[in-house]
Amino acid sequence: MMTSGPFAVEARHQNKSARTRARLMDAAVEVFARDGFEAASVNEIARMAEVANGTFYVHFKDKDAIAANVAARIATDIADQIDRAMEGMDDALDRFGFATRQFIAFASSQPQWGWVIIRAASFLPEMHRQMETHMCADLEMGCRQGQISAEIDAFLVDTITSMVFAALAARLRGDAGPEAGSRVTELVLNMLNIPPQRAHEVAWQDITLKDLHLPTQPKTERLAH
Amino acid sequence: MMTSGPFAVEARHQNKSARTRARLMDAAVEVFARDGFEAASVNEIARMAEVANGTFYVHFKDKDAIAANVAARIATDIADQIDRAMEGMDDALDRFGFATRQFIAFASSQPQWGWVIIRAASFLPEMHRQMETHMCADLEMGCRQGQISAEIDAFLVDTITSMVFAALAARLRGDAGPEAGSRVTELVLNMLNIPPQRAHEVAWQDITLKDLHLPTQPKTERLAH
DNA sequence: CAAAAAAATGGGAGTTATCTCAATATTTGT
DNA sequence: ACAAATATTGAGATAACTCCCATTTTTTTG
Repeated sequence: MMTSGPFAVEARHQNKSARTRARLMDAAVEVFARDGFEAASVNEIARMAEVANGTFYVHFKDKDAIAANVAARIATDIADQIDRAMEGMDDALDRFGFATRQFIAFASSQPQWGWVIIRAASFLPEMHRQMETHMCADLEMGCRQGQISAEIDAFLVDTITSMVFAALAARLRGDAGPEAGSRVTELVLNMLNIPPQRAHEVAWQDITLKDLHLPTQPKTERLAH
Repeated sequence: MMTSGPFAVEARHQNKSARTRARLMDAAVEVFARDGFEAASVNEIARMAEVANGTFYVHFKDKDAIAANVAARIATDIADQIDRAMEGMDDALDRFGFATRQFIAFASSQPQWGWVIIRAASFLPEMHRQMETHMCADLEMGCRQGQISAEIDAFLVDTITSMVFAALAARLRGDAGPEAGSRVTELVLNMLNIPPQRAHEVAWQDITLKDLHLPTQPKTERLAH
């Protein structure tokens, strides 16, 4: 008996090549989350995916290739879904608060994805930057709307990102409860000199966190060899 | 010709064992800073220290042992010196601002130490925690002095630490200039709802950054073999 | 200065990794 | 059902690493 990860479930009805590739990606998530990118080995990923080690190289050039692939998939998956969930929202601060809270809620409900995101921060700076750019949009909208007086530059965006990531890490370690998203949102808004009352309202208002799509299916039987 | 690191210079007049140990620690700093803790190998450290690989094991049990040693030395060295430099200061916010700015200035003037600190954040959480505890003292003093109204808890301290570390990382990468310390200080104080005017004053006031003691001496001749 | 103590050496056994490739198994198209 | 196309396999060449330890070199001491 073995569990199928999200990628494998998604590829269920594609051809064998795609299915094996997906198994490898799920295994990679598991290993990266557990051991970190540097400590992870191709051998271990193949073992976890229950394929021969040579099979790995049919699908990916090396560890970096699969890491980049996995990280990109996770990042765009989450970003797209958050974007879609916010489609109606106009207020920049509401958007920022929603995105932050939804991001932390989702990444901590899928701890393996969450850990990959945290670990990717140092190993795959591109992913980090992608999330920054994404967040930038709402903050700059806040400037145009006159709600944010601070100037949004790279340093500020970097600081905010590191706060959000720190909150996610605390949540994943178990050091913070489900309120982590709201707390960090309020702190960021305070930092930007939003009136405390408004910051508190944005950060703690009831929102319906969407159940982000993650096509996990329970189990799949499989005979050993 | 080879350069002697800070530890080697400090151990200059001790016995051979201590000197070799110090060489290994300097080499370890160099390798950890360049490659990260996980990617670093005992072989590479020994090679960098110009000693046989077996010599390493005379002085340290394994890579983790030297890493813990180096990190502890760096952390206490910096913390002690900042403490000493602040001996006269009474105002909690001034103390916080000074410590933060001095920390970033020093760690970025010694980039190898700076990188070790950054990388140690994930590999040696103890070091991270040590710095948090240290900072806590000033923040709680700020509460008692009535300057900080927010409640200081683990989540808040963790957030502040991650902001300071992010600023240091940006400085080390070259993405931020010498103003990084002041900027992050002001952001933290804003986050704590200190009146913006006061926050700005604390963060940007002229201070004489002490030249923290780092007994680096330029070079030492040495014949090959 | 010679003997004893301390430190350093480097070869080697054992482990784990990466990546390739000829052989084998599976899937697909007709 | 059969051949061609695709995909998987696992042994093996190569390399790097960890840690040990018998030997050699250096330092200390009487």
